[in-house]
Amino acid sequence: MRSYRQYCSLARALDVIGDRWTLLIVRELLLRGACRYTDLRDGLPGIATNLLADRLRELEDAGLVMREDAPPPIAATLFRLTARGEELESALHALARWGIPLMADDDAQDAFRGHWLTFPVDLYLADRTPDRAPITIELRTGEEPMHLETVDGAVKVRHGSAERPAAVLTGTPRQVLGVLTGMLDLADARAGGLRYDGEEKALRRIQPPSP
Amino acid sequence: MRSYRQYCSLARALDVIGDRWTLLIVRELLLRGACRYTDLRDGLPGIATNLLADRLRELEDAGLVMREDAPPPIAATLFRLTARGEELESALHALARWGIPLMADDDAQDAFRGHWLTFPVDLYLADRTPDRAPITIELRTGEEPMHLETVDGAVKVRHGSAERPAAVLTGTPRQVLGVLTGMLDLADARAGGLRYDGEEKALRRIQPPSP
DNA sequence: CAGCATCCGCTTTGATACTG
DNA sequence: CAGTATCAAAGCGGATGCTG
Repeated sequence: MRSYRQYCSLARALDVIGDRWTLLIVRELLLRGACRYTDLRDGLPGIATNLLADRLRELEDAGLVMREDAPPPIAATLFRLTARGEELESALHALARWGIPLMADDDAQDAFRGHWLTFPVDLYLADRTPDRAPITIELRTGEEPMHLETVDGAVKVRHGSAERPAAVLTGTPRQVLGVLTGMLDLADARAGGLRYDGEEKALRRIQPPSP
Repeated sequence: MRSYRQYCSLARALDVIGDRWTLLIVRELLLRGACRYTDLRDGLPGIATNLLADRLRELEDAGLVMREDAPPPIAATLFRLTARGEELESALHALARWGIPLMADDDAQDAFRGHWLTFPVDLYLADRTPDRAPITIELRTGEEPMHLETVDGAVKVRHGSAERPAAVLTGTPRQVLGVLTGMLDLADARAGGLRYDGEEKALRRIQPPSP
């Protein structure tokens, strides 16, 4: 990226991470840890492969990403965030939090990966009754199932099915996320095709307080 | 900007504010409040005027900026952040904080405006002895003078000269900021041409604790 | 198959000039 | 003051090809 040539800490930050796709690559590495090239490409639907290669080199030059060889059985290069790269976490969280309301508008064309739920869930949901026994909620949004877990007052996203879920939500990503965050009313979502099996109080337990 | 077409809150945020120059326009409006077009252009050295016009229209369409007519005596349009635009403050702070270490490398070519110091000062400096009488430090970095003020344990940037400054720093932006943040040693900075008039303890009072 | 590099058409940006 | 208009240069997207 061409530098802004301004002696300002925000402009300097954008000189490094302001390029198209750069912060989304950091997102993938933050959410999934060390990744192979092909894992990154899969987590970044729409990126041109030459751009991914370019950005990874730039991130390496800037000291945000390091490349390492995977342990012997696997013949692959792994890309991993450096400590300086991980320091971007709070900035990514702030941006992702700001973006949550933008998830309300639907766009069926948009790509989706289950681990992307991590931001809205971590940043927006909370266990309102942390003293009670923990619960899990299973989410089925098309590809592999995910589930939520209450941990110490927070709500976490995990891969795979839940063992004894208090509820199971099946529908489009927007329906499922909409119902979880309260952006979408459960009755409306059901009318739109969402399937909710289980107790409704499980949902209310983790929803943010209504404004 | 072309959308990333990903159902992810970070990607959605970047769809809105990921374009080149966009966040710097938000910076200007955050730091200076409502601005005229020409004020913005002055605070964004390097921007092409057609791009500024384009971005302002996009920001208006996205609901982050509103345009209003200044009160009668002045014949001018003012651009102001909406509430939704102001919600970007914490994201800007996080990015600007991440960028502070990047201010250590020098580049004499870079443009500078005094109010850009607000980020590093607000986010990095603090009054270590808030119970003592407040002090001011004057900064002269080329154009108009600025000064720092201790307020309730924080350090604030103000325009104009100080009345009875505990110290006056005169030098390049990087020298002055480097000495304030401790990135640059006072003796080294003096050797490089910085002029420091006043008590050194004023400096130590607001510097961050050394790591 | 993993990890790129090349080519090409299209879009965005930058620099400058001009206008109500 | 607050923009348009114009045009060259840079960046991006998509397809494809290459190499260990």
